[in-house]
Amino acid sequence: MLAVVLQVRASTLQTLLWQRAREPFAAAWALPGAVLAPAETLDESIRRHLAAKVDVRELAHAEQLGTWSEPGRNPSRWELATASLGLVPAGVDPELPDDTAWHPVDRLPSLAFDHGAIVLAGRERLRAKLSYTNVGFALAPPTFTLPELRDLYVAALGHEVSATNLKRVLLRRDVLEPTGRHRDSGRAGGRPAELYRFRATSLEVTDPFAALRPPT
Amino acid sequence: MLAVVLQVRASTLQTLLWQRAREPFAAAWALPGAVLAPAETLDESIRRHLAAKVDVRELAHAEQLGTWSEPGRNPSRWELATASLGLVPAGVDPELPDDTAWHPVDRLPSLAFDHGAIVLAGRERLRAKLSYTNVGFALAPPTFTLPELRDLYVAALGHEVSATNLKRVLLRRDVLEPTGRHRDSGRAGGRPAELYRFRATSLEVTDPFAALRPPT
DNA sequence: GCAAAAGTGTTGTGTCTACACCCATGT
DNA sequence: ACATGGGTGTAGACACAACACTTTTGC
Repeated sequence: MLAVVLQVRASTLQTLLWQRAREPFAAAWALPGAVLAPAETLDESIRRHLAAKVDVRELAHAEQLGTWSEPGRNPSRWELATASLGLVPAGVDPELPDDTAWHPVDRLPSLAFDHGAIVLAGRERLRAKLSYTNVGFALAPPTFTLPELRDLYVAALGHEVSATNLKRVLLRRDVLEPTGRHRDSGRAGGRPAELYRFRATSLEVTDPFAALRPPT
Repeated sequence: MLAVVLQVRASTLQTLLWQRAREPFAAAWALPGAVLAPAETLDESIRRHLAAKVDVRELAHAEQLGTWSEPGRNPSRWELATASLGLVPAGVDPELPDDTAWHPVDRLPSLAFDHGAIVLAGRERLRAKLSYTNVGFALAPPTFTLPELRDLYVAALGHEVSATNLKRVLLRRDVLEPTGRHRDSGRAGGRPAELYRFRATSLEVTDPFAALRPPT
């Protein structure tokens, strides 16, 4: 049981890593993980483990990522790992134990085991779902302006996103709704931005695949 | 380790099931499965198991489906199962042991454990991938006419598909290529159909998600 | 007034569906 | 000839991206 926990921090997509104390891979960074307790669901396990040891209670969304089974993945013994992807909204800053820290996903150190590949799989899953679901809710704070949301998408997707078009896509799909309130403009002036929120706080597919859909 | 093996047979999407001899769920139908051998990959395991016991050597595609971890899924003892999805091209008709048979996915008997839900997850995965990848290659024989391919898509997707539009979608994406040969028209006459084949025989994403893509 | 920041209007392009029409064969 | 099955042409509906333009604020 491994957890890829992602959050946008300082305009960068980061993941939670833990520095190993023992061999194999002593002192290397690794994903947080646990052995599954008896009679426990994978989803329960990730939430229990993260809440207890890492004090991240704020997982806005979690889903299963996959199971890694390469025989050589652990040099000590044959071991499978099922990884979950967890998302923490921007702005939350949980207190972490000394051996645990956030690391930018696009400048990872060399990780223990096959954890590097697992983190990248998590990022790819997030990127794909940003474009056809409402997962954005799990990266964003409760309310936000469109430029703020745009910055979160830029950090997660790794390329420019136009606030204009992002707004239109998410409104057309009924993913966002305006709160009616505004954020005051800063020292530099500028028009006050409207505040939005996500309509739903659980995963919904908002853009079912376009091709070969059932006839009307 | 469980395997959801799907094939279009008699214009119907069917899955391979095995009738249990022992408790729990004696005499109930269940997915073929095996305990993972040491130092074995999940993908190797499904292929080894199916080749040895069920004589299905013709898996054109296999991928991981997910891991089921509900504590109550097996009444006897706590047990996880990782399921794979395997696809067999139409036309292949492997010889099966007496306790094994194909069953239409939309008229399944009541299955052992949570296997019913797992089969449906496999079907959903197939349906989704038919619309944005070239997975069709794993359902179709080496060459085929467009009406034949259309019938395979209809069976897998569960709704009408127009051969006209199917052709255009798959040609635009460079998934199909004409062989230059034709199939003779039947007794009833009619224009001879062109024979096509898939360009690739491994999974490719041919229609990356349309929204929020990187600027040119 | 002017710069800065946010938001709107408009146009163009690509992809898909629907449907009318045309083509090649057997009887 | 004509029924039958297969293939093509064309037009409409959307969704998205790009970019020019307008609005609202601070100084």
